[in-house]
Amino acid sequence: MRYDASMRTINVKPQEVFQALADSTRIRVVRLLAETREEACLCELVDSLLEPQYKLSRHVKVLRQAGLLSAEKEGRWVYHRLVEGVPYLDRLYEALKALPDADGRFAHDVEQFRWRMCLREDGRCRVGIQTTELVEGGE
Amino acid sequence: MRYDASMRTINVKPQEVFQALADSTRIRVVRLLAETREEACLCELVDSLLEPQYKLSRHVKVLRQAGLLSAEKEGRWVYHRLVEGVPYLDRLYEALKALPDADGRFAHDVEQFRWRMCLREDGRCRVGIQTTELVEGGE
DNA sequence: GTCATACATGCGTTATGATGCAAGTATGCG
DNA sequence: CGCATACTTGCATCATAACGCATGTATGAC
Repeated sequence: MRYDASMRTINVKPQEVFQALADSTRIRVVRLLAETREEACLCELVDSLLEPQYKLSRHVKVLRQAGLLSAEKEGRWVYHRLVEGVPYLDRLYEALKALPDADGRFAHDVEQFRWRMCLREDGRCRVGIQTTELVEGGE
Repeated sequence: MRYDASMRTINVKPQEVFQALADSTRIRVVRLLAETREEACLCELVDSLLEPQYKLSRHVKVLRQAGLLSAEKEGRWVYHRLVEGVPYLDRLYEALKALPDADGRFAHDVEQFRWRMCLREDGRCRVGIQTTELVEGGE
């Protein structure tokens, strides 16, 4: 089963793409996937960004509808990855990777993600959310 | 007198940049300036995009506060140009130039702008808004 | 000074979107 | 079947922002 948004890319209006990135949480998701060139299931994103699961679920949906992400269901897990090969999207990812990281928050996200990836077996996630308390600093 | 936003660029949050582009009118402005590599005063933008003056004035202000535009006052005219030299901004402009133009609206904006530039004298705008009726199609 | 003009903005209305909570769906295990 | 789990979503609340109208500010011509 595949929720593929790449087919929609041609129908997405430009402002919808930028609107999808007009949120710090969604930027963190796309930036993480652009930097690591990985796919990630929702619980991995939760443990990486330390944000509530329902929140990330909705943000990922917005990114999918904007044509930025595609999602593939695999058992109970849903893997999300960047839609690649679309010229203006690929350039957007380059812009994201060139963003400054003044507070080191993005570096922390990547670090959390790398750690979380160690829990995979045969390259697949076999566990759920590991973080119980979501310690959050303000925006 | 110079309203320069390039100094602010380092303090602008990433989501503020994308939020600034999360509007079709503002995308048209930045895209026009990115494509033509020109500077433009407000009345030239009005005649190019065929949008109300107060509307473009506010949108340009948003773009300035987001660090995308700088503005220089020259008599009664205010010239706006892209802030260049910032890595992630330059990549954003590349993404904008790679955007599809399904309805040809952007091509029309550029055409209007080229025509409007012919009214300049010595490279400077010497007239005001030329368009009396703002015929607009829906979004 | 008066007047025209290029641009900016305060205000009220309306629309959109982010969030938390709680409930719902779907898959796998025994 | 029941149960746990990975993920989704309906609803209410709250904040933000786009818009049109009208007015205000600043500069230049006379």
